[in-house]
Amino acid sequence: MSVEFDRVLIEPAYRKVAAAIGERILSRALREGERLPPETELARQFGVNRSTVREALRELESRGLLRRRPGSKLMSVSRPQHSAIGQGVSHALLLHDVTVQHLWEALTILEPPLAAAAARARTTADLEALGGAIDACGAAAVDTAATVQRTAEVFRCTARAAHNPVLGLAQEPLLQLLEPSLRIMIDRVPQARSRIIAAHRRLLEAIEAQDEAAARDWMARHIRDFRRGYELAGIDLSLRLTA
Amino acid sequence: MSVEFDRVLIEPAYRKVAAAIGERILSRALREGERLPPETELARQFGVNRSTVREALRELESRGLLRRRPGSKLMSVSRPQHSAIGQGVSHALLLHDVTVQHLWEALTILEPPLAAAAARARTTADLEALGGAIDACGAAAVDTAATVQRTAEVFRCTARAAHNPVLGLAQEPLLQLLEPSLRIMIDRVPQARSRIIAAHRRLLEAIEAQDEAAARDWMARHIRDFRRGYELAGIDLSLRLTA
DNA sequence: TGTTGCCAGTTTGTCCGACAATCATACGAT
DNA sequence: ATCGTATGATTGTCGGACAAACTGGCAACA
Repeated sequence: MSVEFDRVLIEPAYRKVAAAIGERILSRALREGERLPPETELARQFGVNRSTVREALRELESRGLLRRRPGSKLMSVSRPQHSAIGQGVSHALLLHDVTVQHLWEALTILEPPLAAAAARARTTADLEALGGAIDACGAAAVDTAATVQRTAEVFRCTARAAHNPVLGLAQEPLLQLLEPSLRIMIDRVPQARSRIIAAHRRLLEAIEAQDEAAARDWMARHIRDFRRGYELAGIDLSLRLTA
Repeated sequence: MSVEFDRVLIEPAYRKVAAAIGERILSRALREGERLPPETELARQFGVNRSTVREALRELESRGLLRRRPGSKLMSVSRPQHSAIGQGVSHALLLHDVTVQHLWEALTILEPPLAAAAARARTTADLEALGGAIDACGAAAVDTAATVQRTAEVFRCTARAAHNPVLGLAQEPLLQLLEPSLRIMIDRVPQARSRIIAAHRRLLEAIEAQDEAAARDWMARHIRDFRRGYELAGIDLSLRLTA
């Protein structure tokens, strides 16, 4: 009866070029750090105009697959940085009407097991980095922006100690979303600062002792504390997050 | 002594244009679905060449902030689709040497609480969608690719039932990474298919009954089963994932 | 009435050619 | 050894061009 055809897909050349280069990077035929030929050469190889190549490069650049190393004109292959990926995801979440409640729930689920994994897998180098981050956070004193930044850094160090890039990358957008509201909270709730530092220290102790249960527990308390802070600060948890 | 200067940053025009439009979208000054002016008009407004505008558009397009609705030439504002974001993240993870073990660990952490949240927050509509996805998975019969696709869809429905976009988006890259290796596993381990279906049914029952503990538990078993399947299939868990 | 064909205007995809600014390199001067 | 300069390569940006695809309207036609 009803003869149905699929939409015939016409892919513009710039997307085909981007796909071709991207495929080479994903398959590791182009290795990290390797430099791409100049645009004119790429245009010659693909048989398209330089403008078309440039559009393709912009796409790969924004996916983090290519970047220009400082002080070099040629593009080089790179593995996407956590911060860039996290920014993409957090922007997406902002547009999907994420609330403080959503974010907090995700942190509650993700962070305690992540702390436990860190306690299990940490090396002494990880320990040192984490200790440094915690000290830096304490040293931020009254500078709220710095405190928040460095608290996020403590979480990042914890994830690094867990040696699981999946968890580390899953966490990144949460940290980026957390920052603005956390700044407000700390400004309004003076005691929050010291509670955060205290939680960090306990966490470090547990991770150092490779005590998974304790690490999980202190991280859980830490996250619960965030929620209490939000409530004390009078922040509506069902409010949409903003950039 | 050592006078240090920060690197002076020169931003090319195409990135400034992209940032300007992106900022408008993020701040919701441009609402979803709204159509962007034509490229020539944008070029006029920004005072740059159309080629420059196009490079900026490619960047926003690949971030999922803009897209062309089928059968329309003008770009329109869109919220990034989960699949697109997930693809970006999973590509990043592939380049960061993620192993099956890493992926499985992340699933172990994320999925059971997500199932519990679904049991708590599900509506009857969610239930219906989940039931449909599970039936579809069962109906895939011997078609491995379809089975895997539809298993992922069951997870997506579960996340949707949890009504937390953060969790849904965090899960997406994991599902995309899972597919290739899961296909291999199911092909090698015949009994895996029926175990998966059985787990789905138990999960649905628990979510329907709003039994959080049971939902968490069955999901945990489901994920554990994956691991057993990998071991039976002789897949080395410390092997790097590939596209 | 509803389909088809045609026309003009708009917009994108792609191309070409051009040029200033920046970077790498080598070479020569101090 | 440091500096200045010349040279060539490469990017960022520009202007203009044109075919293809889509839009909307209007006329022809069954």
